Amino acid sequence: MSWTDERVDVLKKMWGEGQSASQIAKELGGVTRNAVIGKVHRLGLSNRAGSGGGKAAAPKADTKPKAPAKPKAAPKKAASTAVAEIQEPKTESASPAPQPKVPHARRQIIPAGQPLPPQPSANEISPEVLAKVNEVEKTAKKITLMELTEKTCKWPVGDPATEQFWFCGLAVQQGKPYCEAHVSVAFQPMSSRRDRRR
DNA sequence: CCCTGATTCGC
DNA sequence: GCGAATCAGG
Repeated sequence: MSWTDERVDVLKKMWGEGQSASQIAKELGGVTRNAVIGKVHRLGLSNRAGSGGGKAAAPKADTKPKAPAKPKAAPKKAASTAVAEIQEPKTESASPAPQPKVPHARRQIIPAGQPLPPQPSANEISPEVLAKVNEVEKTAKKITLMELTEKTCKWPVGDPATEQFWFCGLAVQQGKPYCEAHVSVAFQPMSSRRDRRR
C-alpha cells in the first residue's frame, strides 16, 4: 500500500480528530501503526496541538546516549510479506450463547460531554433481563467509586452529577466487570452489523 | 500485558 | 519516502 492522496487525507483527518495511530492504521488497512506514525512525522504534523507559538514536542535534550546498536546476533526477522486482511470468519453457531469472547471492540472516540456509561437506552433488551436488572438495582450494594474492586460489579446507576449515583457493587461474574445481571445487559449480542465501506 | 507516540535507520 | 524495530512512557 502506498500513501495516496486519499489515504493521506484520511490520515490527516483522523489524526486531527485525535484518533490513535493504531486506529488510523486499522481504518486504512494495509499499514501498521508504525507506518502511520512515521507518515505523521514526515508530514510534520506530529504535534496535535499545532497552536502557533507553542513549542511542545521534543522536550528532548540534545544528544541521546540511548542504547544504540543492535548487537543482536539474529534478532527475529520474519520477512514474510504477509499482507493478509482477514475479516473474521465468525464461526457463528446457532448456540444461544452470547459473545463467548469480546476482545477489544474499540470504536470511534466519543466527542465529549458525557462519558455515557454502558446503560443501553432500553433498546433491544429482553424484558426479562430488564426486569432482572431492575430487581438487582434494588438489592445492589450501592457502593461508591472508591469502593470498587475487581470483585465488585462496576455497573453505574443513576446520574453521576447527582447524589443519586452509585455502583451496583454486587459480586462480579468471573472475568467480567459486572455482576451476572449487568453482564447480561452490558454484553449484548449486538445484532447483525455488517458495514464496511470499501 | 495492554496500549500510546517518538525515534532510528536500513531499505 | 517508507516503515520495522526499537525506545519510552501510561
